[in-house]
Amino acid sequence: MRITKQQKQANRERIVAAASRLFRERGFDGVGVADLMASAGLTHGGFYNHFRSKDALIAEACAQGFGEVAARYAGRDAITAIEGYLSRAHRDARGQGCPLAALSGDAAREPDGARTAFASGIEDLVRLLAVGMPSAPDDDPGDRAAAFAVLAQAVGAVILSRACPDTSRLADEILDACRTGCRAMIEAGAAGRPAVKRR
Amino acid sequence: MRITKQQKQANRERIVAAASRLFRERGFDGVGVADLMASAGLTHGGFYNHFRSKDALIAEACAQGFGEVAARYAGRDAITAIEGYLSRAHRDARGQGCPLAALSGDAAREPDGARTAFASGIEDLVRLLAVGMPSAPDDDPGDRAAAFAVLAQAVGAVILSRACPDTSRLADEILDACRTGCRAMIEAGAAGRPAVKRR
DNA sequence: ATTATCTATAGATCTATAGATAATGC
DNA sequence: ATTATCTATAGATCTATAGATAATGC
Repeated sequence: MRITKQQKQANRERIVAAASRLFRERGFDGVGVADLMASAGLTHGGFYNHFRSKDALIAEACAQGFGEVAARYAGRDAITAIEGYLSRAHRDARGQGCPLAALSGDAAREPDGARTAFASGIEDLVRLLAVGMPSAPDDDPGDRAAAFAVLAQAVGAVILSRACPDTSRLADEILDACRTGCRAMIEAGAAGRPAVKRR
Repeated sequence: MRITKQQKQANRERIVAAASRLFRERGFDGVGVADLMASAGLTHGGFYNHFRSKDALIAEACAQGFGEVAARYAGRDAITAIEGYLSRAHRDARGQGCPLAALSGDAAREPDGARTAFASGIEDLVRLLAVGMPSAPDDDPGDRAAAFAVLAQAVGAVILSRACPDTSRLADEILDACRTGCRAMIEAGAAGRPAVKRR
């Protein structure tokens, strides 16, 4: 039952999309090749016509997840971006959320393919965040360092909030405290430089 | 080959100690019951004389890991604590390091036993950090919120740094930027309150 | 007699491959 | 003829349990 080249390409994309979501929801080890293929409407044997191995798909699914998230936050100023990132909605939608918050812990135990994708994702998001920072007129080079600090706090907050029991007060308290903390850092700059409005 | 009660207790402790280290190194799914028992010098069938299930051990091993780490940081002021937390040594010693950085991502997918242990661990560490903050003389209630912000940034920084390829420049850059960022937050307070020396 | 350990195994997974099938693309 | 899919399966896992063994604790 051979299909058209177009159909094959569409199948491949469905596999990556399913992987991107399921990995974020259940972790790399929590989803089998058979699960993925079933979720894409295929049987598991066909997987290896599209990918050399599960590891190869992992790298690709991560890259795609970072692309989605970068597109979502592109053009937002840092305050607005952080508002969304530290929302309960983001915390509770693992499958659509940032791969940094959903999979960084897993990625640390993966081979280099996935970790290279993560390094690119971190670079992309930190650049977006730095661009959205309220700099002094002559683009502050400290913005990149400040962006790392804000990104780490935001990622850490979502991860810690998700690690708490589902309805716990603590889970929300973490998000709220870090929303305030990130906002203060964005306004003041990580180095304690006084807040200056952009442009 | 029955053994003394003392010996049984010692065996149980060796299992928890092995689990606490191996889980942090490889994740909950990356270590089998047989691995754990072999690492404690026992055969895997004996496991169920000590624990009702692997999940029960997971909760106990996490609690023990948090105990270790809390003991390590107890009494340090916030700046010194963060200095150690964001060191390359901590990043590169997953098995002995903070469970929040090593296992929070995994914990989010575990049943409530593990997540309750994580909530307690977060509470303990945030309290330690708040006590170590340079408050105004009449203990600032904002310290708890600031401590969440600092903890989230520190945890996020170690997690992101570990997700990068092993020798990457980016991995070190994240630690360095967040060391500066955390220091600034500790000195200024998360709400932007001016720095005041303790006592 | 009780019980902590061991050996052995049941019953589910899991990744990856082999061979058959059938429609596209030459 | 090529190739994307399917079915089936090999070979490793994995958690948990059953039954045998042997030393403690009564």
